Amino acid sequence: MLDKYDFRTAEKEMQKLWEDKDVYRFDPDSPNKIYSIDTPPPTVSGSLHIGHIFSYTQAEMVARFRKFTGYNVFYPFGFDDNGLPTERLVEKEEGIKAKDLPRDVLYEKCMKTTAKYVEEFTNLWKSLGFSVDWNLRYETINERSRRISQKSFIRLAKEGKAYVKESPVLWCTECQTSIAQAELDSADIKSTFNYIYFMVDGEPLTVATTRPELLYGVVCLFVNPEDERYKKYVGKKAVVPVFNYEVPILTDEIVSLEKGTGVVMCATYGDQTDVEWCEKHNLPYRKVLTPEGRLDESVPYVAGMSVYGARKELLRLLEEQGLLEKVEELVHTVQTHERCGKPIEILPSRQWYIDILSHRDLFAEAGNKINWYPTFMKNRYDVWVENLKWDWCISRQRYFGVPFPVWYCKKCGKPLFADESILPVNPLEYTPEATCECGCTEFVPESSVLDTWATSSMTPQINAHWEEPDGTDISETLAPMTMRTQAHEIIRTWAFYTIAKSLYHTGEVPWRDIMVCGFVLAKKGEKISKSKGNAVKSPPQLVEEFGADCIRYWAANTKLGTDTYFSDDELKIAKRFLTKLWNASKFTLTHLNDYDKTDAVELLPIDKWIVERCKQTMRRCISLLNEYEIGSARHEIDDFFWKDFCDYYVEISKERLYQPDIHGVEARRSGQAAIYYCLLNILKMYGVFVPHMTEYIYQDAFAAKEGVDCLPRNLWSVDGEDDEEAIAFGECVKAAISEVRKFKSENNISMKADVESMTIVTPEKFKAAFDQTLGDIVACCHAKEVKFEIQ
RNA sequence: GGACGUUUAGCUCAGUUGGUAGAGCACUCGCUUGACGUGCGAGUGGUCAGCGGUUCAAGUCCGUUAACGUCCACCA
Repeated sequence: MLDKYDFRTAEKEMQKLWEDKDVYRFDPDSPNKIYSIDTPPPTVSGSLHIGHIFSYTQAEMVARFRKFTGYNVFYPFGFDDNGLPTERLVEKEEGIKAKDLPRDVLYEKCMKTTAKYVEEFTNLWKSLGFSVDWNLRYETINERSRRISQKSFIRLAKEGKAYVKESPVLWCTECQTSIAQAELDSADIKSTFNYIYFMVDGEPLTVATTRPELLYGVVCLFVNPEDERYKKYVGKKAVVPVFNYEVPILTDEIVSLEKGTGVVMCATYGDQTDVEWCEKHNLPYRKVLTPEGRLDESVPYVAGMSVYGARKELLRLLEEQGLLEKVEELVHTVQTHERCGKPIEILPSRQWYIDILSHRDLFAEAGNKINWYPTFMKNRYDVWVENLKWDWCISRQRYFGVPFPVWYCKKCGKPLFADESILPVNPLEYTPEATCECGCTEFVPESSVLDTWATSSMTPQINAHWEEPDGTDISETLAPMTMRTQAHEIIRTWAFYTIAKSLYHTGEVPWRDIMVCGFVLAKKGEKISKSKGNAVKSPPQLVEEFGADCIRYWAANTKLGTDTYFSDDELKIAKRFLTKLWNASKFTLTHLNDYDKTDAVELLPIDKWIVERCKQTMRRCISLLNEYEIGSARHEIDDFFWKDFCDYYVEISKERLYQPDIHGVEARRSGQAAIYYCLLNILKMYGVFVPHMTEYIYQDAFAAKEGVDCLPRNLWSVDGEDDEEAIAFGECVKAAISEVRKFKSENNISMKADVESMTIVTPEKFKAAFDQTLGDIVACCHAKEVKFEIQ
């Protein structure tokens, strides 16, 4: 018998129950249709906040819903622990620099740190009652992930889709590694637009630049071929100020007539345009910057200086030599590295790439083959594909990651790929026995590691144990996965890369649906972040204080894809709901002690109404959840439960349930059948959102009677169509009761007070049903007399 | 600069195929109703951002303007 509900003990008990019964285990041999979920392995970054709960909980509810409707749910959980984010976390936590440590020491530290956070994350998800099959857990640094990631690389390289090339690459001088376009951020910074003189035939030609420190890298000047002002200079030589060497003056259509003076200097490399120009016009490379972000030793006057120091010094020199016309202040946007926020540079270096630019059409087409929820999120994918400018640079000059399974011939430099049978392999610790085509038998290992996205983009294959040597491959049953869930910020990375890899390896898209969640903001336009100090209580604190069901109920109050805010008020609503569910269940169950569901009963019209409304709610709920509309589904149930079931039906049927002596045993039994059906199905439906309390009540009152040991195994079942007639009759009864309530309220009298007489206006077709409901109405309204008026 | 999204009650938001504007919170008034006062009942409150169009009929469709948000681009 239900008494008091203590979520702190009950939630733990229910979690243990599910675990003991192994309820969420994926059964590869089950005949049921598979519903497989590719859920994001969170970056083990140490900052766990309400946003994680929000998006992961929404996905979890979808998993639960599918489980409840009979699917064989494949719901794994991964952790993205390799790569730069982990290294940076360890550097920060321990106050060290990764490059100063021996690799094995760093590796140990990273493994230790990730293990700590993986445990913390896992505990949180468990405390929220996630229906994850923890047997399917993976980490992107584990052996299988490394093997699959390396295999992917080798195959792409052999097919010519991955290549190594010495060329300009986006470079972070802070993290000292190459990065990919997808890892770029941007920031508005204050700077100066500097107008400086290049001398042409002894006459000054003014060039405006924001980067005077790159003067020594200038390889030519460009003007627009249509620019009348400068036609006479084309083909001549200009003298680079301060450094006094000559460069040609060339033309290019993309030079703007309005910007600066219309003359632009091309330096190696100020930006993407410089790179394009150098390729197009076959210009030489002049080294100016080092990978550390300092001026190269070969640069006169400013060698060894930082970018900003050199800029200052060169402006001073220009000024001193009378070569600086003017300086304008400006704010402009610079590209930064998303992980550290430092402006990026473009430096030539030898890197591995995956060719994505030549298959843009393929990716755009793939976007159309996937169902996007909400649909407008596809736009972000399309825009990203359209704007791709660089092939995907996948090599990182870092340490804690999946190594490149490749060596280079010491003599001719030709790459030697590891045989798939020895994967995963660390080339630094393994000496290949092979002979290069050139006859050489000595090889130099690649020391870079793979971009962390190169591995996490393989999650569908990692989950499927893609061609794993131990024979556990389930790609046949799993590909394509049913659904991918993720937040919108990583569409350009995780979603895009996963699609690209899947197309390259299988020719198919990786999943059928993609569900894109929104963010939790601290307030309008402000992301939650530790640095801003606007983070609310930590997720574990919130669970401890309010309980998992309470937080989950809050997380379900949303339209898919839209951002939301967090507030205590919202949690209060959730808390109140749980109290209501508890009390309603408690009341209902007091009338079911002697109820046997195998007894055949003919439902009275009003009982039929509530049962039909319950079925209708379930049908609507299924249809909404099929579309990933969690919020609307919850509101649909709320509406039925709180209004129709509690406020109307319970009040209507109460008297009959309490007084079988007066109203008859049969009439009571009909009511019992209705409340049994409704409460059970209310629990089933709310089981998606608040699994703990619903299971607790189910265990107390239903498990034995139903002969099904727990709620997740008591599947939803609703046949047929809505019974419009039965529902319309209920609406008619509600209207009659509502009028009486209104009358009493307007006259400030108690609902318990008698009314002398009431008249029900009804269409003829409901007259008979009303006759059967008369006792209920009389009791509920405390009416002494009921008259009818047929419409 | 381009794209996408948002704009509905004081606040947070629902409004499916065009057919008389909805919920929760807040507010007002009332009710010790044999589960729940964390409740129940009844109310107050909206030119659906502006303008123009299509239609018998527009919150809903089309065009346009504005504000806000986001993504992308610009970065000489």
